[in-house]
Amino acid sequence: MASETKDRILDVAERLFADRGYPATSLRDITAEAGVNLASVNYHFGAKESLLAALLERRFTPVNERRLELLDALEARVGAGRPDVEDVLRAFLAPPFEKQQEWGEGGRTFLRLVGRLHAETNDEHRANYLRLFEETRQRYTAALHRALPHLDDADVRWRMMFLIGSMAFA
Amino acid sequence: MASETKDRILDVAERLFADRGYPATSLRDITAEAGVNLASVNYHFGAKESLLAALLERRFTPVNERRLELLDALEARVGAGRPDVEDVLRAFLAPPFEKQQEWGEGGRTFLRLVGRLHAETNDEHRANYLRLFEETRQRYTAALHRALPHLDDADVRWRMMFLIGSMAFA
DNA sequence: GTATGATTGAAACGAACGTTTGACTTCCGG
DNA sequence: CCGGAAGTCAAACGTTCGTTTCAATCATAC
Repeated sequence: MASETKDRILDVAERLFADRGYPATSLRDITAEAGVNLASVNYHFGAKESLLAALLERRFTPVNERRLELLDALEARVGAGRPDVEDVLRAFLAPPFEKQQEWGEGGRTFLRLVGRLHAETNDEHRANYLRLFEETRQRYTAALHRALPHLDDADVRWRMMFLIGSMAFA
Repeated sequence: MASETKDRILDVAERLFADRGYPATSLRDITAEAGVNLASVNYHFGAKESLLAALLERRFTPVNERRLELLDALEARVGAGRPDVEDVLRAFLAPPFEKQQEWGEGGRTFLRLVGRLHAETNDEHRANYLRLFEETRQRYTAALHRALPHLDDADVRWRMMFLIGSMAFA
């Protein structure tokens, strides 16, 4: 169906969250600017936090699909051999920028939002936020392990986190 | 005098703002954890935003004093000659890390807070926030101008902003 | 056309927020 | 001692928040 109201809320919320931050943006700000009723947010999304989750999912799902696609291609290419670290990183970092370009203004807004969330998210929120990366994180952690077999688990995880952080900063 | 209450509020607020962010931290959170009365924040600081300002001033004043001190020494050393860019940058970037080490845990908390504010601050708040850097920014912008005479005003200002941003990220 | 489910609308809810108030302590110079 | 400033305290203020409610409207299938 792709409700007109639903998309307008997502677009406006994405922009306002990126501009003012999540806690500083009220549902009344969003609905007023989107020209929809206040209650429609809770009707379509359930709660403010679910709106944020839906918003992230809309953008991250295609990004992560592309990431897995590139990793599949890379692994098919190297077979049982050891993949090049740089190739793994490229496969991980390229998709957000591909999609940003494809999405135009909304893409830039989204990346700004991700950078902001990466700095301002609480530990509680971070859990739900990382849920979106479950499969991608596992696959890439394994790939990094194969590329850098001399590193232990904690080290690889740490470097993954740093990777995501750098992406968010840029 | 250095009121016990005042310092307890500053310390706890610094930590909570760094952990949860400014808008997500209530005065009730702060006063409860500091073991002081709710009204004491408004009594000692006037308002929540003034508490943030006082908190930043407490740390940034010595940092910026040290920055100017190092710049004075550098300019005295080169006289009328052209200063080395790297020396200017070092004089600007070193003091926060000096002070962080000197301050211990509180210093690390403070740097985390700065990084967070740099990402989440609104345009309105940023004006008051940059007020703390008035003199420092002017002096260093002038010094960068002398070090890199081929750059125009906008370029130097942009690089200064990037510099502060990088410091906040690390 | 009419019944039925999906969506919108205006209004209100309780909770949490920053701030203010005024009475009560604490402290100290005269 | 005492008087007044400085500080603390519990309570309340008005506002804004996310959320809920329920009637009104819309769309669609019969």
